[in-house]
Amino acid sequence: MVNRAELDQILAGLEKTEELEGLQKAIVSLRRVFGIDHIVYHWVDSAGEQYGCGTYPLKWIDHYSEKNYLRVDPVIIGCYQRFHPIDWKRLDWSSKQARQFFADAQSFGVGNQGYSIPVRGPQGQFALFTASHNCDDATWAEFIEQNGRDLILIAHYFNRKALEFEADKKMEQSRSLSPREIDAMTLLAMGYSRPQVAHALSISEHTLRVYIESARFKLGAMNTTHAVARAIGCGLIVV
Amino acid sequence: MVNRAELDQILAGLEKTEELEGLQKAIVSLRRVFGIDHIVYHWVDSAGEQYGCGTYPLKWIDHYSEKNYLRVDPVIIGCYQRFHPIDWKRLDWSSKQARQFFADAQSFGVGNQGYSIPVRGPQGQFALFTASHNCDDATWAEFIEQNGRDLILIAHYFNRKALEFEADKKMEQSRSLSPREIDAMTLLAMGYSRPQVAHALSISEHTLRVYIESARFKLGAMNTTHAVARAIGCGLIVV
DNA sequence: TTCCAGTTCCCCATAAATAGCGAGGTCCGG
DNA sequence: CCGGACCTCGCTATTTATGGGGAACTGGAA
Repeated sequence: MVNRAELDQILAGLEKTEELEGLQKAIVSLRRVFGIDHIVYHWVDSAGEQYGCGTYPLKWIDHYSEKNYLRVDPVIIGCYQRFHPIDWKRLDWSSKQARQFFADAQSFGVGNQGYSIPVRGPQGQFALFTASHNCDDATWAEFIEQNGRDLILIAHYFNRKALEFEADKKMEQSRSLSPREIDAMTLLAMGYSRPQVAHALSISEHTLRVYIESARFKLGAMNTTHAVARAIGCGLIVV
Repeated sequence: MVNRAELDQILAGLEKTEELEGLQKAIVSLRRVFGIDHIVYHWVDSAGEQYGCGTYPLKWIDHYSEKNYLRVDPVIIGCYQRFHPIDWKRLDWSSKQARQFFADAQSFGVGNQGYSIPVRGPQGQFALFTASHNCDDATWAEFIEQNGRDLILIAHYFNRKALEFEADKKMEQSRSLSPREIDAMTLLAMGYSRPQVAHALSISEHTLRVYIESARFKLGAMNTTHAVARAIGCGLIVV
């Protein structure tokens, strides 16, 4: 059974920390409190940069990136399209690559059981909070039943902190577009051509061009496609 | 003080429900358990469709959409760029439009205090879970201090259920792109022109064109911009 | 009141993307 | 072993987007 007071204390400490190392420390403490083999938090930001902390063996992490397992790992693939936390057993391990990957992971000491919680940030950041352990199915099911809710909350707190650190790095973003520029970008993202967009907005094609160029300039984009991609990435328009 | 047993029972009921009405019922119960004026859950999916349930007066909801307040509401604007839950007091109410909006909301019986939790789905869905009440700052601060964590968890459960219903409606999506197609889309989203992408991938411009057209076809897109927008929206590429 | 950001309009030239045709290779699973 | 999905290359013509100039009206902020 988990010591709730200690858990609260760890979360409080996590909330107060000012450095990235605080995440790693919290993970080590959490592993002890929950009494499991591994806890990992890993995220990818809108620029494709990655950050991870956790208790997986360094050799496994190196091996993982070396083999480019990011494209094979059913945990990543499965969670990327999903919202709810998921037990590893419910993922798709049918392909040969996936089974080989799992066997490889086992040999590096990753648990045979796992529970991964996807978390998403406002700019398309994607993070995964994973608890992993070596035990039988029944024991693991009971562990998740007992602690699933806490793990969701912890994943949320981790992500909040990680995004806080990221925000420090890039504040220059988030310049907004004018209403007309948003209209234009939105319609372009919906697949309309310039003449169609101009007609839809009841303005001349030239005026539309001014908006597109203005938006491109504001977003620091090279062309329309880039501008739309950035607008979506920044949450300025809804796809 | 909140009755935890009752809260757990409501969440369990929410998890089991098979209909959208289950969300509305849960909200009514939650409002009673927490003893506050309003609870609202509102989401927008990747196609721009909206769904909402909650306890705001219908007249306010009509008034809101009639006045097109979605573009003015500081709660929406603020939460869309944020990850962590936020107290309405900490939002930006400096503009005249915002203050006018707030006054208007008050006149319709919306609470003067509020706490909104943004939640995001895998395909760019954005939801907001809001608790609102009429009381002084200190009382509200204590309420949030007491129940903030539970509210986060509840928001998570609501979103999980809402996405479940949405998934039923559109399973046809999520066809994947080939590795080369992903490379091409990714570089295009990064602002490279076709010649640049072709050079970066060390392939001929023609071959690149085949990928782009293939991706466009798979995504049902009208042009490159549309395809990139969809690829991002579907989480097939990372911006 | 002045000034700036936003909205709106026009022409012309060039660069880029799209559309049409076809063709040969690998690699995987039924 | 064969079909299908994937990767690779070529040609030409048309449509579309982008860039370079300039100009006027609006409304809210300093």
